[in-house]
Amino acid sequence: MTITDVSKKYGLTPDTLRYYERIGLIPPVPRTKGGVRDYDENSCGWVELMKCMRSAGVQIEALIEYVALSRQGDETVAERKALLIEQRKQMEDRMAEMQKSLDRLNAKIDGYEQGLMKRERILRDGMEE
Amino acid sequence: MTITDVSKKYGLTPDTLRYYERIGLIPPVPRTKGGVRDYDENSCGWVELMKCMRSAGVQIEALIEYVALSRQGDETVAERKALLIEQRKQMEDRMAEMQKSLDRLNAKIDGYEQGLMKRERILRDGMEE
DNA sequence: GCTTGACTTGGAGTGCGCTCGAGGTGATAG
DNA sequence: CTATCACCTCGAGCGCACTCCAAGTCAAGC
Repeated sequence: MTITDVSKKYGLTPDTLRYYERIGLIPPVPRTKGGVRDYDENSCGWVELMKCMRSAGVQIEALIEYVALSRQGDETVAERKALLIEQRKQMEDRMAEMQKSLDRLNAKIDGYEQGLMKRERILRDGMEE
Repeated sequence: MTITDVSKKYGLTPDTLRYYERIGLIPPVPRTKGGVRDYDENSCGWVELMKCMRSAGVQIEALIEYVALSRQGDETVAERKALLIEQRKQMEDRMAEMQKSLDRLNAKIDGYEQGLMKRERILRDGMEE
């Protein structure tokens, strides 16, 4: 698979794919004799994983570290697991935060639904709470 | 309340508070005769709302628009409500995405828990899936 | 009256995560 | 054989959301 194929498959630009490889967010991709990237299933798996983690807000730094550990082999299994658990915690925290914001947003929309925002005082001085 | 008080209250730096006001993310804050910001309850409400929405990933652009509409008065109520509903949709989408990523992360951690990652093949060629 | 210190502004600088451009190479079509 | 075209690298540039800095002002304490 060429870089263009992969970029279409996962919705990332070729530039982004090259960038990810350059910084070690994915391991080196196999090349043809001519030096052209030839993504195999393994490389695609890494791309997909990173797209998924990035879209959830996981910091690139943590992911680079994870890849580096993976490439070091067996003895880093425990470390990798700990890293994933730490990231899970952070992800859960972010989701809890978002849920609070969503509740808040829903309450605000309810306000509009019930016409509470029509009270003159609220509009005149811009008070929203 | 001074800008420092407010910054402590909400965990935003004074610079960020000034920045928010400058770009219209919050309406102009009342000033003392000397020109020093003197946050009232209303201003604090805006700060808190924006902190909440920003932390949930709502784009600054949308929030600036919301503030601008609010400052225009009654006739923008419907528009503001539509804006909030659109943002809610986007927030829900982001949360659904995150949930998928979290599920994926959990599956990966389970893999480590069950020692699946010890299979030589997986480690040798870096395959993670 | 003078010092101190928190505030003010406008503008420049920073870090992250891409994104683009220049200049070059290799494989296929005509 | 040449042209085209997708790929390559390296390095610079960009947009967002702050963050910092320089230079100035005001208000309270000595």
